[in-house]
Amino acid sequence: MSHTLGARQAQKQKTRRALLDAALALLEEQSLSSLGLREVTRAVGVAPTAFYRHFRSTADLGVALVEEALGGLHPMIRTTVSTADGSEERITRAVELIARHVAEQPSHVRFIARERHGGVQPVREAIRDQLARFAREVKDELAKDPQAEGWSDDDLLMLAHLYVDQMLITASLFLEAPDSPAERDRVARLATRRLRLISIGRRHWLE
Amino acid sequence: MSHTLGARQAQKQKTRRALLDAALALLEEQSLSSLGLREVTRAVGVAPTAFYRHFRSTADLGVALVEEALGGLHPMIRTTVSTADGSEERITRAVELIARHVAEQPSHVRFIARERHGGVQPVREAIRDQLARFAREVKDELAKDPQAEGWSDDDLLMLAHLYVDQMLITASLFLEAPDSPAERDRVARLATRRLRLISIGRRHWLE
DNA sequence: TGTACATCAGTGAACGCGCGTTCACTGATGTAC
DNA sequence: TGTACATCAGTGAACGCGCGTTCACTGATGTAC
Repeated sequence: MSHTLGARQAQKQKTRRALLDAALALLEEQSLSSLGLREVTRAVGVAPTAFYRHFRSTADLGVALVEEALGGLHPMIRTTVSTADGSEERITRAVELIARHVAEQPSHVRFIARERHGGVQPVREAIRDQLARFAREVKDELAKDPQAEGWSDDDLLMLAHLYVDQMLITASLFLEAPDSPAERDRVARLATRRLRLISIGRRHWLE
Repeated sequence: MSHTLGARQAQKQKTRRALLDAALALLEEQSLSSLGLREVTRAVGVAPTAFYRHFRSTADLGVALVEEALGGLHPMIRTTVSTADGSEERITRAVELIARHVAEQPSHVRFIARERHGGVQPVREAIRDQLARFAREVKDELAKDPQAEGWSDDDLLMLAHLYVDQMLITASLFLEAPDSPAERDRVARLATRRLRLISIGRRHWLE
């Protein structure tokens, strides 16, 4: 069975996981460019030098975190956009999905928002690439919609980027909202109206 | 004459300026949470301890930079939104204005984009407050427009925030664009279409 | 105008500390026969 | 199944270095008379 790792490989994976998790926790309160390798290993309880068995540098670890935080979201985004209901229900569902994701993975979301324009170039690039992939996927789904008739490829991609940016903005609004349900509801309704306005713009774009 | 500083005050202001400028330059390639006080004083050519005559910490300096970067933009934003032409020309003018501002003050823009979600809480708060002020001002101007008839205060503020966010997104797109005029033109046209779609949504919001 | 004293921006030495990286190592796990 | 050797994840000591902060200081500028 190829998926059965040897004991050595399994232990290595466990340490790697622990390093990634510890880093993510530390990044709640600082940015990657000030995260120290020794901080991370100290939090995990291994020697500083063990870090090098897994990552070349904290920047390298950051790129791995980008993949973790965004790599798995592609199917979710595709299905959210494609499910062809009325526009209004689709918006509600998208906002709920974002709210749930932020509640489940707050540190992932915070990390992406923070490092998207952060001080570490390779990480910025990794995030930019993932978001561009999202936008292309959203565009592909939008293109299937009858509403897309008459739209240029360029305009569809513009709209897709607009949606992707709104997703991120919404996610970071949820992040800042204190955990009172009332506040979260306020953010949800705000985000819904934003998306609604964009959808209205979309509907009348060709007029 | 109250505006004539003594020689001592004048010299102090000069050093303060030098510290702010040096910090801004260093922040081109890193984030505030990893900026060292000694780095800054070294760049200026004063003793590390001189730093404390001006700022309590690098976070404190960061808050001062927020004020510098955003504090002066309020009149500009007000007049841009209020000038009551056709929507299309207003959009073109706004995008041109953003492009010019990014070309003139790239490090200010980069700093704000980077620290808006950065690792230093007081700086994040200072930026959030300034952006909220922008949004309220944009809202006030939008409210004067005949198009605003029938709009709730809440919806106007939502639209204002949408515009403010787009300004920031546009600015950071210009920042990433290499200095080829062709690329800058591409970004300008993209930003224009985004704003146009939002304006179309605005026009049909009440239907 | 001149003198005596106060202020205070910037200095420079000193401190303890945590950093990233190197290196030779250990000992459990893996492999070949 | 047992043995001999290879691999390699994690260790621990050591390094030179820059960090933020303290402190008593200097000397030019400001102020009161």
